[in-house]
Amino acid sequence: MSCFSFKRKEKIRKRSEFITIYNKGVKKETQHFKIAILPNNKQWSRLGITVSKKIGNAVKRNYVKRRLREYFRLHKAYLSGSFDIVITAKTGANRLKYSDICKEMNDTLSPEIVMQDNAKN
RNA sequence: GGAGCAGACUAAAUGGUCGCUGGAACUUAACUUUAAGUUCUGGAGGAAAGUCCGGGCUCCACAGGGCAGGAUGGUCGCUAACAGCGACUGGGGGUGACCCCAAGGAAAGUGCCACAGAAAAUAUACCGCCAUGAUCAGGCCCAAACCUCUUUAUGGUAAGGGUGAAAAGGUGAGGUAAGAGCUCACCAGUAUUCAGGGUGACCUGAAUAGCUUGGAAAACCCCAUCCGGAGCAAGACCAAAUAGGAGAGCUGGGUUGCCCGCCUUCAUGCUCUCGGGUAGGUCGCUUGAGGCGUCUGGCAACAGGCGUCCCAGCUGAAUGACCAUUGCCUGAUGUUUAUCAGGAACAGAACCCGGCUUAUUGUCUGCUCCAGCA
RNA sequence: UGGGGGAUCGUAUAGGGGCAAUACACCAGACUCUGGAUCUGGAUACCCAGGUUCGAAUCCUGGUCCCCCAG
Repeated sequence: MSCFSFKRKEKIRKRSEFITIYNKGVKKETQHFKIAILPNNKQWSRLGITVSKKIGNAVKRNYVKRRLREYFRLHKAYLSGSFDIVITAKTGANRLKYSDICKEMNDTLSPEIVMQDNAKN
């Protein structure tokens, strides 16, 4: 398996899993996103994305979701372990450029910060 | 050059790196349908949207009768069907190209027409006009009669009345006490009959009639035609953990708003049997009123024949992200070139089709009107 | 995705072809030493665009937004 792929099993698909990650995970907030992280006991990390109707129509919502998935696909190898990550987009996220998304996510999801958060827990 | 009308097409292209997903073939594991990999091949729209109509498909009884309810409304045709489309008729708008029309019935019935106005529809006549009777006053010297005038009763009369969105056919002549389609001429309109044309809506012409009938049916309603209900979260199958019930028959009950008719799923009671079912998964799920080309019939919508092709199938929901080059548009420098900056709309399949409506980028073709020049 | 309902002053509701009503809130005045209560007066609305009609909040058509149900 290539290290840049994104298969179906790496996707969070059930509403109950979303709720447990919201309730038990470590929550962070940036200018355009809310992020919840919870360590899991699988061999791989998983990603779930929530984009509400406030962002815009279906084209804009899909655009945000595709680019967040692309970021996760290219950067998940840097994570120091296996985590369930849920990203919620806030208003204005559809007007960001891809480089701005990378900058915001790197500030919050870099390995050192994630390690520190887990050490606290 | 400007303003506009109609129709058609389009929805930037190419390459690189990294990915997602359907199908086919092969390989390797487990082992009989799963996982991983390789190769080939396919992967959003003209509106996929709104869910406004119509069908297919599935289940309810292959779906039946009546009432209620709903839809449609010029004619002929097309279609699986339609509130759609095509051609034509009638009406309306525009100088014109052309566009728009829920376009049956108000002499079947019920109701409505605020305010204003005499009156808003069976003209029960308020003012006015006219006739007759009574009465007050005056005129001729007096009375009666007669004339003028005041008030009033009875009757006739729709010519006139600042209103109103809308006023009871219009103009002229005759006629009358005063008037009136009361009569006549012309004009407008309605109905019936006849002749001609057209499949038909209807058109053209002639005669006769009563002379005339307000608006509104997107008020109720009447007439004609059509409609059973729910919707792929329909429906079918496999089936953990947990909990103890679950199914069949009879009674009861249920079924679209109601009745008939029909049926035996839920609840209750009795009898018999041992499997039922949630999460989850699989199927339904993409070969179809299909696309493209060509020929024939038809004014056209469309239909038929032949050839050829297989062209998305997701489910917290794939169909992409980034980079480079070229092309397009806008602005600035500039005024052939060129450089820099910015932009590229509306918008994402969710069972599938036929339409309608709404949003929206660019181009082309044909036509109309206006202005200028030759 | 499918089905159903609604939109009227700042708020909650009436009105279903002819001047848009009521309650609370707001503003001004009166009463009071002042405030509250009370009384009087006022301002502020028919979601948007077409059509039918003499006339539309109401009837019809299209759109926008919100709510509910089914998982």
